[in-house]
Amino acid sequence: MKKGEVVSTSFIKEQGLRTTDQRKEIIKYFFRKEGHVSPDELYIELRNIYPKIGRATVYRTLKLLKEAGLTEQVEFADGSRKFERVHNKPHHDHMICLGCGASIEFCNPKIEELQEEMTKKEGFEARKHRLEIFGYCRKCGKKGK
Amino acid sequence: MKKGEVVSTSFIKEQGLRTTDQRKEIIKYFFRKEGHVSPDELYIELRNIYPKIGRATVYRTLKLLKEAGLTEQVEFADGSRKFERVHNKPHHDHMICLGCGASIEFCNPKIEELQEEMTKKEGFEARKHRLEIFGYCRKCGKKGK
DNA sequence: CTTCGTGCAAAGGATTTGCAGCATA
DNA sequence: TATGCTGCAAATCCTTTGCACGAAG
Repeated sequence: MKKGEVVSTSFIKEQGLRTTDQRKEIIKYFFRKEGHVSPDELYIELRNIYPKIGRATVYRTLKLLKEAGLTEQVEFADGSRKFERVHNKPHHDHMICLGCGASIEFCNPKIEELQEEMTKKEGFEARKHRLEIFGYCRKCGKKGK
Repeated sequence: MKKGEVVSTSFIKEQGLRTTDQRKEIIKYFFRKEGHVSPDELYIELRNIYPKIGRATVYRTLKLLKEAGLTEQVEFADGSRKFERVHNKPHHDHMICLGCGASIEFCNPKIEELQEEMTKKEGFEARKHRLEIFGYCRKCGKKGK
C-alpha cells in the first residue's frame, strides 16, 4: 500500500490479527465509499478486482470493523441494512434522500444539548444516539412528486 | 368485538379488504402491546389463542398495518427488527434501554424546530425523521457495568 | 512450522410466496 | 357464489458456520 492511502488497516495488527490482502482490499474499498454500503454491494465490487473473493470474507471483515468501532450498521426505510464509516466527529446525524439515496451529514450541538437535557430529566444514561431525517434533497425535491 | 375495544380494524373495510377473525385478533394483540413487537413474538402469543394461526398471516397483517401507516418498523441495536404502533402524536422519539429493552418515548418541540432549521439550510425537504438514544434507563443504570 | 484466514458450500434465521381449501361479502 | 384470505410448506434472501487448504507470522 502506498503512503497517503493509509486507511485503518492498523487496527488489524493492534488486535493481533493477520494482515491479509483480502482484509486490506475490503477495508480500502469500504472507506473509499462516501455513503452507506451494503455487504453485498461491497462484495460485488470487490469481485471485479479479486474474482475469487468470498462473500463470507466480506461479512467477516465488516464484522471486525464493527467490533473495532470503525463502522456502524444503519437500517434503511426499505428494511435493508448497510454499513457506514464512523467518523471522528463527536456525533453526526443524517438527512437521507428517498429519491437518490444520498446521505447528507450534519451536526448540531444545540440538538445534542437538548437531548442531554431530555435524558437527564428521565434519569437515562445515554451511550449513543442516532438521528435520521428522511425526505428529498435539493436535486430530488425539485422533480419530486 | 365489544365497544371500547374498538381498535383500528376499520381501515380493513376502508381499503376494501375482508374482516377476518385472524386479522382482528392480530391487530387487537398488536395494539394491546405497549412497546415494540416482533412478528414472531406476536405469532407465538397468538398461537395460544388460535393454535392454527400461521406465521405468514401475522407477517401479512403487519404488512397491511404498515402500508396503512399504523405501524412502523424499527431496527434495534442487536439487528432485530420490530414493529411499533404509530401514535397520533406529531412526532415521538425514543430512548432505548440496552439493559432491559424498555423504550421511553419523548417529544421535544425545540429539537423538532432545530431540525427544521437544519433541513431548510440544506434545501432538504423532510418527510419524516427518527431519533433514537441508546443507553441505560434509571433502573438499569444503577446496576449498569 | 503453527496457527489463522480464506473460499466454498451447507446451514440458519427471518420473511415471502404458491397453492388448494375455506370463509367472507 | 365468487373472490380473498389462510395455513402449510417450499422458496428466498441475507448472514453465519464447518471444513480443508493455503498463507502469514
